[in-house]
Amino acid sequence: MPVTVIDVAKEAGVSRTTVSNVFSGHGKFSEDTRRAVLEAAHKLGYRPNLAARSLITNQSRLIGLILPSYISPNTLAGTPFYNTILDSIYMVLRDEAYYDLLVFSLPAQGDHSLLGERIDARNVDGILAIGEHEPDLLGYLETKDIPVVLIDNYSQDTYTRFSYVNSDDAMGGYLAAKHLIEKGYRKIGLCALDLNSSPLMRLRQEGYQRALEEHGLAAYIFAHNGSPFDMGVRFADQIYRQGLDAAFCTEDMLAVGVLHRMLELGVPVGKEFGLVGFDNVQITTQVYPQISTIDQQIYQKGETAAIALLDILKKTREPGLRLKLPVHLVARQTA
Amino acid sequence: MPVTVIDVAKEAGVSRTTVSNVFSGHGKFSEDTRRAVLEAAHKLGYRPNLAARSLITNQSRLIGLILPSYISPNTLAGTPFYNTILDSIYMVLRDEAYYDLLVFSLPAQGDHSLLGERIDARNVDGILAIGEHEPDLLGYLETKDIPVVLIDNYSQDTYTRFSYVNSDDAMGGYLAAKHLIEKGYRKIGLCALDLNSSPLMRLRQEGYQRALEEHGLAAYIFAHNGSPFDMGVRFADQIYRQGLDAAFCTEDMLAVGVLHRMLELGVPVGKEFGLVGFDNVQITTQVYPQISTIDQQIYQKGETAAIALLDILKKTREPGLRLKLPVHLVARQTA
DNA sequence: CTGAAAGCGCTTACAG
DNA sequence: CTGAAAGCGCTTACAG
Repeated sequence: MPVTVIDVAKEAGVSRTTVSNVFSGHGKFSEDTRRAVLEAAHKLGYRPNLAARSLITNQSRLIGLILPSYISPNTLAGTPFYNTILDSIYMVLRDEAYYDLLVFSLPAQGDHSLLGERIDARNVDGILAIGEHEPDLLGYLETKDIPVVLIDNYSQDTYTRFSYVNSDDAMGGYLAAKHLIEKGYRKIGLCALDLNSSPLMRLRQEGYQRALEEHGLAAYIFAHNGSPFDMGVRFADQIYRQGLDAAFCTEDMLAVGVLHRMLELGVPVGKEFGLVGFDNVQITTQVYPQISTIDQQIYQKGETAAIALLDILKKTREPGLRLKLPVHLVARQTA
Repeated sequence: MPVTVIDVAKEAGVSRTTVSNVFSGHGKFSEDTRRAVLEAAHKLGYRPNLAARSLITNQSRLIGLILPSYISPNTLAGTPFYNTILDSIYMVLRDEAYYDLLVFSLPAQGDHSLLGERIDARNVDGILAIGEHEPDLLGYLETKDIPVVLIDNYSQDTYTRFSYVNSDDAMGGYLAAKHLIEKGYRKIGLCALDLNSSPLMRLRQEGYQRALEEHGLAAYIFAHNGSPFDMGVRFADQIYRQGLDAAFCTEDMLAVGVLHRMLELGVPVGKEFGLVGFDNVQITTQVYPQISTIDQQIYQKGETAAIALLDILKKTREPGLRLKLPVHLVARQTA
């Protein structure tokens, strides 16, 4: 039998209303009463039951996290981007110390109404989502009136009520290509994954193309789906065969793959061959030579999103935010 | 107003007991009744409220995840080990499709009774914990009667009721050092973090020392606390100055740091200098040259732990498991 | 199979 | 400030 408000009330010699008031901070009570209640609670080892509270307040103090719909084994581990985002969200929540993170576990290719069910069933107070998602799911989310904050999602023209945190992806692509051009490279390939399905990757590509056009240079597109590092290795082979002198990769792990293969082929990356990635994940400074890349401040991105959600929850900020974080080039050893 | 069992019962023309029975699978009811209930539920958009259910069944269908107590910004992102573990846990839960993962958000240096409070408050059905934890917390966990499965924790002699999933760390250290010796290296340094606070690291060290002793070689210990990659870089400088010809790093990110710095110093790693890591995280195959390491099958480890917890929850397996996963050497380019 | 009833632990008006 | 009462949405005996 767990200790309940009734037990605490009895022990402290007050009503259970008072106990409830002390714990929630509502209503009025004297300092003496407060102390007596807290003491009794401590003595008995009282722990408020959040499920019971949730039932009546209709709040769960839970933030639901939705990972990209195409998540599969190895997505988390294979793309350091997610780790950093998770890290930042965890830190913000930790300091807020009142919302726990709920990671929905949903069957692989299940229909997306399942997620909707779980969101309702768990009664989460807000949603944090990363990446692109099925229109079904987003449409459903729109009918609920909990705040939704999306990271790296480009549906902002469709859903006005959601909040969006994005980076200036087009600018990033532009800066990357421009940097390579300024370094003297002329045959600059683009390496990308999911170019058809990801608006974000498309924007990075557009930036690249704009820079090339400004300088009258031809574009070389290498696009395919697959795991980032492995595809980077494969793209490198193609780039090498075609005699290009530089590559812009729309995500860092692709660049790590390209670098790996180029070194294996004996190509002096950073001299004869220029390479720029995108994201600025930690590994870019850990490989040798260090990879030049577009810093999109991943940690701040997650932080910004989590703080935005918390603010909306606290009603200190209106929903429907459109936040676009700046990017900048970090020139290191590969270009 | 949410749709409740009462509404569904009315719509389906049955009692709410029957509705409840259909959803929980308990009790008896005809196929026709079942269909009628499900149809009514679907029509009204009924979603069972888990908080209400939890209140009465005393089950939450929530698995609590406890990260290492020393977690800080960058721990997740800085140590790819966690990503893979998380990935595997997520996958197991996803296929089970009924337990969600709860990540507690706890204030930085808060006293650990807080975690206990949250565990009670959320009423999690089971706990998955990674790494070492304060005796306070473990002692508290022992008083609860929910299953606890620990990964990479060496308190198995103190707590009989917990289940443990570990790797053969001592063997790993032994295999790593032995491999370097067989390759002809003689002055083999050990690079480690947290040697004082982590039994796991100590075991890896012991294995290393045993191998050296067997061959009458001297040990060189480099131990310090800090972020793995950065410390690897610093250790490399010391190793270089002292003229050692090989290093065994008790975790891969340390080896990545050593490799990075050695390449910078122009040392041909894999020839004049031998290097072996521990963990077999993905990055060891992504850097160039690829790092030889001890594979501890991280993914399987997380999977094993999650499955064990689920089995104990389902009562198909007794708690108090002691699982020790094998390790093996993966020889690549650095030794 | 069904229905009325009790109760999980909590909060919220409301009358004092 | 306090206490009695109602109720959140659900499940679980229990008598039919």
